[in-house]
Amino acid sequence: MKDGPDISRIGQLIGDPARANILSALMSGKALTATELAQEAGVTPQTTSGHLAKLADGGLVRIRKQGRHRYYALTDDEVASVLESLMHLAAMKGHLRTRTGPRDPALRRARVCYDHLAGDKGIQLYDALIKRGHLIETGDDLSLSAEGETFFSNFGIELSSLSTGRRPMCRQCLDWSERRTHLAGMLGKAVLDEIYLRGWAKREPNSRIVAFSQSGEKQFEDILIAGTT
Amino acid sequence: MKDGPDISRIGQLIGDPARANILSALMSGKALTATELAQEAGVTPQTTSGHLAKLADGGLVRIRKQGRHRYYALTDDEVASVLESLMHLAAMKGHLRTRTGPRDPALRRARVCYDHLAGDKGIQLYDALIKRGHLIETGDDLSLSAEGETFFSNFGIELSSLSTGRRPMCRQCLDWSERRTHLAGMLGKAVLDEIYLRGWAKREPNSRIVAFSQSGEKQFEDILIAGTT
DNA sequence: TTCATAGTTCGACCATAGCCGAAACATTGA
DNA sequence: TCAATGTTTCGGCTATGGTCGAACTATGAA
Repeated sequence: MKDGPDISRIGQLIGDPARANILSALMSGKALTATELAQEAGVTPQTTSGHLAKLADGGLVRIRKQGRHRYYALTDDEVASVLESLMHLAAMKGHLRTRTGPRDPALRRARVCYDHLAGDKGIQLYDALIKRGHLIETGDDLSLSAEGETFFSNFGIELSSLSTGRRPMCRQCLDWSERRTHLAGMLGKAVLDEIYLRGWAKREPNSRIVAFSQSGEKQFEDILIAGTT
Repeated sequence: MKDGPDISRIGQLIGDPARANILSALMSGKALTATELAQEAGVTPQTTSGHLAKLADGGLVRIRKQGRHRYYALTDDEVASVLESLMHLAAMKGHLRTRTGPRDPALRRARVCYDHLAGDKGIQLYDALIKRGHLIETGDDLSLSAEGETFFSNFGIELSSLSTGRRPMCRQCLDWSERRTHLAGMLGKAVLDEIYLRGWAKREPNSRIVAFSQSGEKQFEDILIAGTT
């Protein structure tokens, strides 16, 4: 039998922050590509590739090839269930030290997640939109209300141009640094583009950090509070 | 909230083989001293001390002082339950690579566990005794049959002298390298003493390795097969 | 008090493995 | 076929952390 410390193999897999972030992202049940996971985990695609190989080797994730993408998902719901119980345990006992991910704290404040805004700022945005009733959560789906349409139109986003293609307009996306959802989808991308366009923030080169200027951050927050442009 | 990758903290704790062995040993529900855990994990007491501190810091084990000993146990049954599910998961997915413990392979063959024989040889002994009906398993308890008494008497063990004190005569003990039980308790100690006395094996200095001589190993196995001395 | 033993802390060594840059590989679309 | 993009492999750097020897502390026994 000899399954002695095989438990440590699993622990080791979960023990790395980058891999834990990957697994957390996959806890949504959705299958994600390696690149998306790389963004979410805060490491480069090469590194993610290695992590995913190890996770697959350990039987925690499974790969599904589809076109030129390779989608990764948790192997089955038993894996998800174990992760769930681990998270619960961590939440119970874990009021000791907050771990930082593999990258610096600026990433927690604001960063790109694929092509939309994540981190603290991303969550502020999402929460405000929900609170104002601009976005409606129905289960795991997300839809835009009439007020929301007005708001985004005034903000400078041409909604009609977003409805092309099969990518959904709004989508929830799990945030690893905060374990909350932020806004993804075409709309999420459009918002971030507009933020760049207005000069409120710019992308730090060679990094996922979104650096807000002082005035940009203020205007961003003003809009969230006012709920209107 | 920010319990982001706190899951990785737990994983990291479980991810080290020595700590996994410690946790496995504690899965019996019994509280064990640091020294006993060191023996079972295959590392020195200093190292074990550090591991236990980390496990306690992570909320996985709790300490109970009693006299000059400090007994360690799992914090609660939720921890045990999570470990249990992890073990199950590992058993399902884990037919890929067998991990070695922190020490060399000779430890797997034969070693002292506290004061009795563990490792491959310890399991051979235990299995043979059960198979011959010399030992009777009743649930988690272990008792000696009439044939067993004869067998051990002939082997040179004075059973009457073992029944003193509050230490049980026979006890099951979990073996980390094989994840099986071997014989502990006063009887376990007596057997190992007799093995030394007969010159079948001797204790490697500064190590837990029990080194059998070639003829000693043969005689040991002969006895197991014959079921009599 | 003095001794012995359980347990911890400290310091240094070393191996594992995460990380990224560069480049190779694969797959699709033109 | 070529070009573009997603993905993996390789090589080298670095840091985290597991390990042990030795010294220190604490507790109980003589």
